[in-house]
Amino acid sequence: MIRFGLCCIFKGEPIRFRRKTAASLKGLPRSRQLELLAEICRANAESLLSALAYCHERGIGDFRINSQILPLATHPEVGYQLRDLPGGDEIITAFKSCGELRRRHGLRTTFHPDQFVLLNSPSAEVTRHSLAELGYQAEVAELVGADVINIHGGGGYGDKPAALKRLVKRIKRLPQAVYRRLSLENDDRIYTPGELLPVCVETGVPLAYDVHHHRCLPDGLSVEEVSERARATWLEAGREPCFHLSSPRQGWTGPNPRLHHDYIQVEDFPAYWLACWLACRLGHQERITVEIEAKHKELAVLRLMAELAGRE
DNA sequence: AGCGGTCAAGTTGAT
DNA sequence: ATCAACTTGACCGCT
Repeated sequence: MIRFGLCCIFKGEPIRFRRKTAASLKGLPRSRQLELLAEICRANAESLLSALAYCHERGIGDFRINSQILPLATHPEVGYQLRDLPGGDEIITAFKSCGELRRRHGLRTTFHPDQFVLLNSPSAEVTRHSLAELGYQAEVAELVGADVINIHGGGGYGDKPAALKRLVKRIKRLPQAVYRRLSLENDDRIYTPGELLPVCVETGVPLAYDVHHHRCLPDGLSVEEVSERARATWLEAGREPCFHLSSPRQGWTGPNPRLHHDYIQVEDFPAYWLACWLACRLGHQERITVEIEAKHKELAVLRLMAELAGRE
């Protein structure tokens, strides 16, 4: 069975996540900063509960949680811990309630730290920040029961083999709370599935296979082969596979196929995934998550689900 | 009240 | 040398 995933936000539904800018907090006394941040965290916990309830109602089995759910948590000047916020205990309880709803409905939740989180940077400073950010996301993941923290391979730094060695070394030293949730995703500019799979095998961290990125940055491996090898990395770790799908905004022959379309063109959905999972050829037990990266968000997920259901 | 420029962070490659 | 792209709007200071 395929579990479809919605990424971070909504297009049509009035469910919104709030944010805060560091600049707007800088001049304020610490206590006022914490008050404002607490209000946003509280509101975001509420929105997350609504998001999960919506997903459950509509048969969307997976929700990717925005990294900014606790805005500025690891910011060097205005950063904070949940328990330091006024009403912090209530906020923690609210996130735990999200976790209960998630578990009750069998939903999956994931995190995707953004581009600043780099485990292979030659800079100690960048690495330190990245580890702090991963630690923070693992804490929230713990509260809501999220089982994936997915990052890219990182930069190439002019020497990809050396960069991948650093990646392996740093992965092996990660705290358990991060490590057991981590996955690596092939990107559309630097690291292909073929380059990341050996890292995955060596570290036990699975490959979050993004087929759109693979089509933008091919490596000679077929979609079928990468799907199988990526699937194996997840099963080896005792985890449910998580793949990504999007369609190019202006088509595959347009000026920049990397840009995401509003919706998924159903022909971009790999036939192999359909054959294996939608048709349950591998058995009814096995599930795989396909997170849909499309600008129209839940509308795109629902449309794709309807179109694929019509094809069975 | 509404507008539009800006938002913590890194890296790359197109222009 | 600058800038958009990355998951993508939301926020905030100005009028």
